[in-house]
Amino acid sequence: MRCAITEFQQEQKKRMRSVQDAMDALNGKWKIAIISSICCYGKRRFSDILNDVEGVSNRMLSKELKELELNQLVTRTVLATQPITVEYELTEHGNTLQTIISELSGWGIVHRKKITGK
Amino acid sequence: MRCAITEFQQEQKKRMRSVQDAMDALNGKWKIAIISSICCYGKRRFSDILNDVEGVSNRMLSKELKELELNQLVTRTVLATQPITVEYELTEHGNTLQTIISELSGWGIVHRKKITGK
DNA sequence: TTACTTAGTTACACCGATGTTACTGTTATT
DNA sequence: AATAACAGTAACATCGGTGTAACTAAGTAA
Repeated sequence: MRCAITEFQQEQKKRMRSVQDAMDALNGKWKIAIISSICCYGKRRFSDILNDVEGVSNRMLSKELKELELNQLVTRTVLATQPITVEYELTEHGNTLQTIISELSGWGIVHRKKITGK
Repeated sequence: MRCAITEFQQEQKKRMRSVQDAMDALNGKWKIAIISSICCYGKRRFSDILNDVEGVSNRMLSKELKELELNQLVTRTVLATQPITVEYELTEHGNTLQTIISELSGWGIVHRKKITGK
């Protein structure tokens, strides 16, 4: 019986770890907004995202995009325009986030109603 | 056409807000682990959760539980035992998080494989 | 009488995430 | 010659989330 409990707790730990992995990838004040911006347009330039995501600074945008790239959620492509422009696009893996984001959005709406009544 | 874009952007903003509402409710280093602990056992006492959630301090546990209670995700019941014990339980609303958490866990597993290869 | 348990609270410190401002380098425009 | 656009980078300040340690209060056991 003790063995069963331990096994159960280990399953639990794995679950926790994987949830944490997901949350880590999404962590950062602007990540989800950035992903949504790119997602909506397919491809999106740095300055476009800067406009889309209300309140973000170029510093933070640059930082968050780098992290998203590290996590293989977006790709970065430099275009030989003048002046140079940079296009960001969701990877296939990044696109799988859409389900999660939709679920979060749906739950968020219900939650807001619960809490504020609106 | 300009009108259409504005409408679209407003939809986008609403989506962002509701995702943020959801994230806010889940934010905090220990919240998901705490929810999982309570969820697994149905009801769970303060000191039990303290043991379940590896690394959490009583200060943080108390704080996070308060926030979860404010967000109507858990209920707090004082039992007239000696010494007093306190039982925490997920609300119906709190239980609706299970879907989200499962999705996050599932995505996290895939994501970890992508990044680390394991 | 002292120590222990439960469920917290209080005071203090720290660090990392974020914000602000200014700057780079290249090219085109005025 | 000076300015603007693009995609950032660098230096500095700040603030909130988190950690640590000690403490409370009531009752029980040694």
